[in-house]
Amino acid sequence: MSLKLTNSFTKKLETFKSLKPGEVSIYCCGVTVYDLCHLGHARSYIVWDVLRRYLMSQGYQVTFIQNFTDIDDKILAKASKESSTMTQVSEKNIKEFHQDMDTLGILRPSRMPRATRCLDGIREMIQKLEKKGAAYSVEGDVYFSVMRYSEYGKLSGRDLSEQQLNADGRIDKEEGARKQHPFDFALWKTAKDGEPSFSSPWGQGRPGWHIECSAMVLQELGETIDIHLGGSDLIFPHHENEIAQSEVANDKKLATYWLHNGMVNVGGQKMSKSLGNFTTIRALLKEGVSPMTLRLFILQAHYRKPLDFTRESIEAASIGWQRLNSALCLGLISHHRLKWPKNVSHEKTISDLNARVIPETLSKSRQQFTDALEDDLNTSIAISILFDLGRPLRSLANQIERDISDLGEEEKNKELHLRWMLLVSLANILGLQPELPQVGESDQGQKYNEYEIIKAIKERKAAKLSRNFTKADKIRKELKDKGIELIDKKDGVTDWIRK
RNA sequence: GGCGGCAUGGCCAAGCGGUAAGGCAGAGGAUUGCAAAUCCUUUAUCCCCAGUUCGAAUCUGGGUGCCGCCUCCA
Repeated sequence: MSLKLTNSFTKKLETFKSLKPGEVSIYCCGVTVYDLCHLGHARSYIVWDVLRRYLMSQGYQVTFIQNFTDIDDKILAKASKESSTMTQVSEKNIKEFHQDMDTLGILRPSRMPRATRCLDGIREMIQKLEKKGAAYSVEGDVYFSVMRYSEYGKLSGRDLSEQQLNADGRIDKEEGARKQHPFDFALWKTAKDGEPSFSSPWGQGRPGWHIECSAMVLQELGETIDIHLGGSDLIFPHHENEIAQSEVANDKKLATYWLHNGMVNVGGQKMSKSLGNFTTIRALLKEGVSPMTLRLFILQAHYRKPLDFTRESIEAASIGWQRLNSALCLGLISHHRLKWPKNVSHEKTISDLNARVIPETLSKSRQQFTDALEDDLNTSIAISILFDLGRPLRSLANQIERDISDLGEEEKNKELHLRWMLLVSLANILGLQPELPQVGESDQGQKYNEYEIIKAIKERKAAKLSRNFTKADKIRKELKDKGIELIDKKDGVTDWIRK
């Protein structure tokens, strides 16, 4: 295989080669746990989930570390607002985070370190930096001295001498006075009255934001890792500072590849908490947008480009997903009818497929799919191949629906089965899992119960038989108004589905 | 002011020098009492100008517009 990735460090498309054969170490910047995640977070973690799934599909042993920043001004602010504690706020939001990510089908990281649990490593690294003369303390604060690191700015392409003129009044004056250089950043902050704090050689305080990632990478993965991930908004200063800290402390390159995802935009502007233009994952799911719709929406764009969020584009993704999903569900719903082996599990389907010889047309699709992902994760192309693969399957699903008995020759049926297995297998690399339709199943706490629906369907059938279509349509309409859609099948049976 | 990115049909979005993927929407047709679903067919010369080239959406130069980062941020 030859996976090519755009390395933000070199700004070039590079062929991926791991440090250790067959193993990949990945660190991904996680969230500050002070609130629910929004669509922007979803994009980041969905995209990196695909990278991980792809590497796994190629047989790599992937160690994926993602942190939780569980100490921060915003968490403290939230705690004070809710009259709770920092720990309560972060614990709650960690739980919420897991719930959202699990729903979106994002694989759990191998380990998820938290800032408050890595204090030893953090303190050690700061001390190391002090010893090397790259850090200095002022009244209980400790700062990293950017002038002591000649390569500072190499990730973001910033030149210290040109930048310092343009602080533009954005730097806190008090802090600015303590710093030797405007770009120096806090490694350790002295505690303010009443704030949670931790002991250190510099007094009670807490770590600066950037240092936790450096300490965690070292602790969890070592001095140099294969891939470092994050949103493009983290390039400066966060990742720049991480590089400075780690590389000065360890005298080793921090990461071979740096990958950054583009932002989710709203009306051309970045979705963010501070602008207030965000939509949480939770809110979208609550509205009935399916998790896989969100995945499809996000993966239809290239991960490095900005992606505009609109109701229309979510709606388009939703309909697209329904169609793709009907192909994905075919073997789960109709295996009996098609005389296909019963699907035991996704894993089984995928391993079964790998053991088979597949026809040339299908292996070509598989190759195109892989080529697309290897070309800097071109999920957009990958998805177009899924749609192509799914087309004949949807057609078949429709034939079954209409009970057209002729299923064609055995050869053809065999090809369709393999096609379906391939579709399931490739979709799985994008994390797109079939969502079985909830036909006829009552959800929790429905206002209109199943008995009434069935009764109405019977009435409508009687009306249809007596050719009283006005009445039949009236019943359809009444049910529709209550969110129940009727689907007439060829054999005279009427299915229903809650919308 | 510095650094970086983007501009493709009604909308979203691929494309990385060889004559415009895919999704949604629209149109026509098949099927259908209606509805839904499905199938087939169909819709662009790529922000502007100049250049390089046999050939450019793709490269170069110059515009115009939009965005990100430089403060917390996926």
